[in-house]
Amino acid sequence: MEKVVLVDGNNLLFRSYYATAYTGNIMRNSEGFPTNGLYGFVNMINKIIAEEKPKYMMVAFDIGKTFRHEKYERYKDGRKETPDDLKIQFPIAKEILTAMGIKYLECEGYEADDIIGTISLWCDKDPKYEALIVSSDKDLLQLISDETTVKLLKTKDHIMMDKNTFFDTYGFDPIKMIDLKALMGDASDNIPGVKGIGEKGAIKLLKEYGSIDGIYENIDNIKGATQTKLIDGKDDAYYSKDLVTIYREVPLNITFDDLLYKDINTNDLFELYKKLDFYSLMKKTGNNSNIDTGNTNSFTIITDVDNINLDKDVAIYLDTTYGNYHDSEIIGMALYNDDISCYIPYEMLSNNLDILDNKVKKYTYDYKKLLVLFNKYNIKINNVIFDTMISAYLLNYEVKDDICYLASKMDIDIPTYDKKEQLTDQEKAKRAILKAKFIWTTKDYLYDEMNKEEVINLFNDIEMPLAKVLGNMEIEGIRVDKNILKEMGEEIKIKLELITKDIYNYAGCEFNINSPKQLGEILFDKLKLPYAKKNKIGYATDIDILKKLSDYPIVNKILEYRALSKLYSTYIEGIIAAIKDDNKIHTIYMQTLTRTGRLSSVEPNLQNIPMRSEYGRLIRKAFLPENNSVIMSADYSQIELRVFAHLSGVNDLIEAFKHNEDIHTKTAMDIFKVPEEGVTKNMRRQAKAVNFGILYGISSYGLSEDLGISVKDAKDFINKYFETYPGVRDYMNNEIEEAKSNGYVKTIMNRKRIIEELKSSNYAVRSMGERMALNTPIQGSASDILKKAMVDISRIFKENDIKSKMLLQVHDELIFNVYKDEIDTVREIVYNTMNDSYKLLVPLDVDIEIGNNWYEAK
DNA sequence: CCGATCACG
DNA sequence: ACGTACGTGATCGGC
Repeated sequence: MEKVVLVDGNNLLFRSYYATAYTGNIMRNSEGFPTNGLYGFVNMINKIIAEEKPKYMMVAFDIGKTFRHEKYERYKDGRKETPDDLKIQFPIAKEILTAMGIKYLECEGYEADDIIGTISLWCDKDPKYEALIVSSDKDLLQLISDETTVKLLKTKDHIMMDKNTFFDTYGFDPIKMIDLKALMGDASDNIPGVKGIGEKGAIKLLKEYGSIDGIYENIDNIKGATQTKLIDGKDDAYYSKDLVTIYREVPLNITFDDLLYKDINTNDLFELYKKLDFYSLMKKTGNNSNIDTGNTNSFTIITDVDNINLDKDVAIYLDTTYGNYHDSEIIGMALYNDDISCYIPYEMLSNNLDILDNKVKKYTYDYKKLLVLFNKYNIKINNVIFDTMISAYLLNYEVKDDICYLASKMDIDIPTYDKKEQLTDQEKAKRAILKAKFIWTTKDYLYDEMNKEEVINLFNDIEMPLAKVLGNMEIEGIRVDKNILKEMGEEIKIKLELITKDIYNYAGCEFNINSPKQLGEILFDKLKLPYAKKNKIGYATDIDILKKLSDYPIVNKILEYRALSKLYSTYIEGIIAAIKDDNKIHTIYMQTLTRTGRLSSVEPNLQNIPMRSEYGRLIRKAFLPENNSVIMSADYSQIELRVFAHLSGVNDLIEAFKHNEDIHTKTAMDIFKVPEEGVTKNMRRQAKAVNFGILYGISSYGLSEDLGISVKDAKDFINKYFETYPGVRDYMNNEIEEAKSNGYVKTIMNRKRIIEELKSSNYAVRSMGERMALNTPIQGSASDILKKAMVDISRIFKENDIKSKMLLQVHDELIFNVYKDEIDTVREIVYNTMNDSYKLLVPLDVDIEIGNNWYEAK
């Protein structure tokens, strides 16, 4: 069968427009023409073609009035007017489609839905064709049949809905989508529906009675309020049904041949992209001979470094090979300011290692990477005062390693480098210079914004110095003994083999235990175990489900298998693979990634080395100090709860920390109103769970899952907690209210996180936003405090000529290599500096341990 | 290349 | 009626 892809053009353009429009900062080309809808639209179309490889393709648009609705005026009244900024993008979208060789259709008096419905009906009737409809509009699900599938677009991904998946989701046939929509209504589309009937209720009714007609035929059998609602809403139900029914006989004067997808028309498309400033897309047309790279006007490729006169502030872009930067090589370096526009190839640089070793102020993109590479090549640099990556991060831009990504977010296009491209040295230099120029031309704006947002101190005093501290930690690395890991690996391998045999015996057959799909089938289909729960793929086999089944020996073995195979592949093989020639691991800390201000660690992640299980924890024995040294670990005790006590100002909590009480026991005493001796293990466990819940932005469901109690009991428990500490409830309500009116939250050091989710009309999304608003100041402030301590410690080490080194950071703890003759000094510096990092209303508390490896230092 | 799973704070 | 705890990264299987 031939695939006919039918795209809801209106839907696609609307989605792309509103995906970016809420910022109020609509993307425009150099002439001021809005392009935000088009950009997403084109990318989506390209994605559809790449994924579906259609032989036939058609994009449908709405046009003019929709006369098939008799009560047209009433229908149209409640719908929002299309914004002018979006309206004018429609004709361009159509031009682009034509240039791409894609047929688009519009028909006076009909909606895009109707056109799609008509062609999908043709496919249903003609055995030669099958239809694939692309949209995010669930209304179109009514068109699903044996020959018609809907690719339902979600925010990040999509769901393929065919007849079977639809039935699995809703429990009735796709055509009944009409009845469902008609019952539940759709405020955004001005479909009234039956007042008081929501999706859940409507689905239940339809499963029982089959259709709206069926429901009203059996209206006497329906009881209570539902019956009343249905009787009152009968007119609305039938009117709505009329509105949501897609008309499938639009008079279209075409045949399937008209919908053939032709190859891209490069020239027209190239010109269109050029007019819209879509540089990245221009390249994909294969016609990149005359890309305008901007006015880098004249620049020099330096052949003699003595010709450079560096006496003014300068932007630096370091041109390197790709991949993990510990293994990267320097290709060259671009310098840019009002006077200089030059590129220094590596050969030139390597003979002049100190041209940047001076007082001139320097501006970079990814200062930490530059430090790591300059260290490797012995290139000296001084006085880097500004890093674009960090600045943009503090201003809530999404930042990636590639500078072009930020440039495009700031509406500045830099041609991106494609590995397949063969570039001349001239062109390579030119592009590097454009990047340096980007750093140069945006720095003042970013400074202004940081001043406006009051994050300039965070930038100057914490994040910029921290970049250097982190760079040094990455360069230093941590020693890891390969042989210890290998020995442990052998032991695990043997255990795994035995367990595998046991599992096959219990199962009565061999299968891939690592495949959740196969495992689910064995457990729930073949062995018919209870608690079968479906997810998208098949059955859920996660730890919570398996724990409920731990009475079954096979499940126990599977739990053991999971734990061991995780250890083996991630922590034995993974860590061994990351050990470099110096027998050390050099992680990379991502300083501009998390939304709360925490760091993250990659290649490998050294922030999730096993700890909670005794066996997994043995991995830490392979992490060693240098000769004549020990590993020292310093961690903050309960820092997030202390931060919470500070932020909320709740007196009971503040007093508890001031008197250094066990916070969970104290909470249990207060909630259960018992003296300290009366607190049972279980009471403390529950109090601890609630305290964690508070940090996460508590929800009764979350707590119930954690404690294994009912949602209602969890709710009662939370209420009891709030009655005990009414200040906590007041604080939370106030935080949420303020976050909603501001649209963001802040940490104690003024780190700001914008939370779009707070504005969502979707309850689940909004609730998530509220929890983020509660959690971010806590997690983020704790992170601020440790970051400041790191900067301070590193400064004091330097002032005192300490040889010992800070090695790792794990969110609330620091790991050091400490020379034996420095143990006392270092212990004191670290303890004091961490304790004094920031003055809260409660004291901080630091635990310090030392050992001959990371395992012992705990 | 994404979802499921599981490691950490 | 909603569909869930906050923040991360690596590995695997399966498309």
